[in-house]
Amino acid sequence: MATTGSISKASERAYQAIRALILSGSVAPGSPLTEEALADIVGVSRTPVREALRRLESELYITRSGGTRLFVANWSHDDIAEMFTLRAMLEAHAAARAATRITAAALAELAAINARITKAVSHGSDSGPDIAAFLTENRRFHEVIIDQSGSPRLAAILATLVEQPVVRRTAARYSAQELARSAHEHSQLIQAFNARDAEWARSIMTAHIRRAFHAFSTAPPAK
Amino acid sequence: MATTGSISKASERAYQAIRALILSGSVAPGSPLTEEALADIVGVSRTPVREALRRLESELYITRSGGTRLFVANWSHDDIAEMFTLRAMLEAHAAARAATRITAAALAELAAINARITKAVSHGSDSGPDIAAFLTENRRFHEVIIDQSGSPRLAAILATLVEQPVVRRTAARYSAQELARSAHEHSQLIQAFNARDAEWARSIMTAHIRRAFHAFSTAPPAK
DNA sequence: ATCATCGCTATTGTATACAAACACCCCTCG
DNA sequence: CGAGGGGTGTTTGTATACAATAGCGATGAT
Repeated sequence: MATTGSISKASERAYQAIRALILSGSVAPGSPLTEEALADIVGVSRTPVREALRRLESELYITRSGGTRLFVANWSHDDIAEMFTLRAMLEAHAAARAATRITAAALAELAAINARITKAVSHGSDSGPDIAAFLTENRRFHEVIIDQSGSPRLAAILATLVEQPVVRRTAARYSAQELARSAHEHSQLIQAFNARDAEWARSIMTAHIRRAFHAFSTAPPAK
Repeated sequence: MATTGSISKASERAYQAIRALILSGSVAPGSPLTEEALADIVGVSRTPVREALRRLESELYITRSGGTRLFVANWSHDDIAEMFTLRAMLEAHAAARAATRITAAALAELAAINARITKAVSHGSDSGPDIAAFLTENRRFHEVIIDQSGSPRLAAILATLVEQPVVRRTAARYSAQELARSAHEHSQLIQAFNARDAEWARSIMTAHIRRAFHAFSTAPPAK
C-alpha cells in the first residue's frame, strides 16, 4: 500500500502532521497559524512547512486572510454536503469509466476485497463487526475503481474530496445492517463491471455515496 | 493600500512563467525540468520555483519520475477530452447551484456581459468578430456563474480544469455563426437563472461546453 | 474622545548555503 | 562479453539568514 510515497521526507511529514492537527480538531477552525510555530511542532524548518501549507491551502484546509495570514478553514455542514455531492458525481463517473476499462485482474481483486469486507462486517462469534478492517478494505476497493477509471486527473481531484476522517465517522455510525448493505452495494458494482454496464455502475456508485452522506449527517459532531 | 495582488510575488511569477512555457509548447512534453534552470529562466531563486512546481504538479502539468525527477506532462487528446467531460459535469453543477442562489446584481451583470459578447461577435461595419473581446467577456461570464454557485471548492477544482489556451483555440475555430450561438446559449442560461430553474441551467451549460469540445476537436493541433 | 498617522514588531517572502539522494558511467571481475 | 559495484557529478531536499511587508499599537492633533 504505497499510499504515501515519501513518508520520510520532512515536507510530507509536515503535510500529514498539520493535516492531522486540523482534522482532529486540535487547532480550532478560524484560529491563526504561523509557519514558525508549526515548524516547531512538526520538528522541521519553515521550508517544508511552507510547502505543506501551500498544498493544504489548495485543498481548502486553510485559508489566507489579507493575502498573507493563514487560518484554519471552517468547514460547515454545507461544505461537507457539497463535498459529498461532488464526490458522488465524480466517483460515479469513475465507476462508469471503469466499467468499460476494468481488467480481469482488477475485477478479481475487487471480488477478493469485498469478500474480506463481507467477512469483516458479518458478526461471527466475536464481539461484532471489525470497523478497522472495513475501513482499510473499503478504501482499497474505491481506490481500485478510481485507478481502473484510467483518469489521473479524476484521481487527483477525488483525492482531495475523500476524507478518511469523514469516512471513518460515517462508518462508525453505520449499523451492522448498514455495513452489510455497503458490502452488498459493492457486490452490485462488481456485477455492473462484469456486465460492462457503465450506467449501471454509475447509478450504484451514486446511491452508495449518497447513502453514506445521509449516514454521516445523522452522526454527532466530530468533537 | 491597493494590493498589488500576488503578481509581484516571485512564486506567482514563477508559476505563471513556467505554466506559460508548458502551455505554449516552448518546452516539449516529456522533456525534463530542473529547478535551477527554471530559476534562471524566470529570474528568481529556486525557492519560489519549487513552490510553483508543487502547484503545477498537483494540476498535472508536470509529473515526477522516480519520485524526484520532473518532466513536462504529455496531455493526449483523451486527457483533454476528459477535462472537457469533467468540466461539463462540474460547471453544469455550478450553473444548477447558481440558479437558486444568484443575486439580482449578478444577474444584471451577466446580462451586461452577454450584451457585450453579442456586440463583439456581431459583424458590424468592421472586419469581423472581435475574438479578444469575446474571450475576455466569455471568461468573465463563466466566472460570475461559478462565483454565484457559492462553492469555493467547486471553484478551486474548475480553476484547474478550464485552460484559457484551450478556450482560445476553441474560439479561434468558431465560425461567426457558432460565436453567435454561444452568445445565444448564454442568454438561455440567463433565462434559466431568471426562472430559478436549476435543471434547465444545468442542461444548457452541459450542452454549451460539450459543443465547445467538439469545436475544439475539429481544430488543428496547437503547433 | 475619536481619528489619523507614524513607527515598531511579528510574520511572511526570498535567497543562499549545505546535505542527502539519485542517476549515470566507468571500471573491474567473473 | 556481461554483470555488478563503487565513485562522481548532478539534482533535489532542508535549514538558516536576511529582506520586505502587513498588522497593530502608541501617540498626538483636532
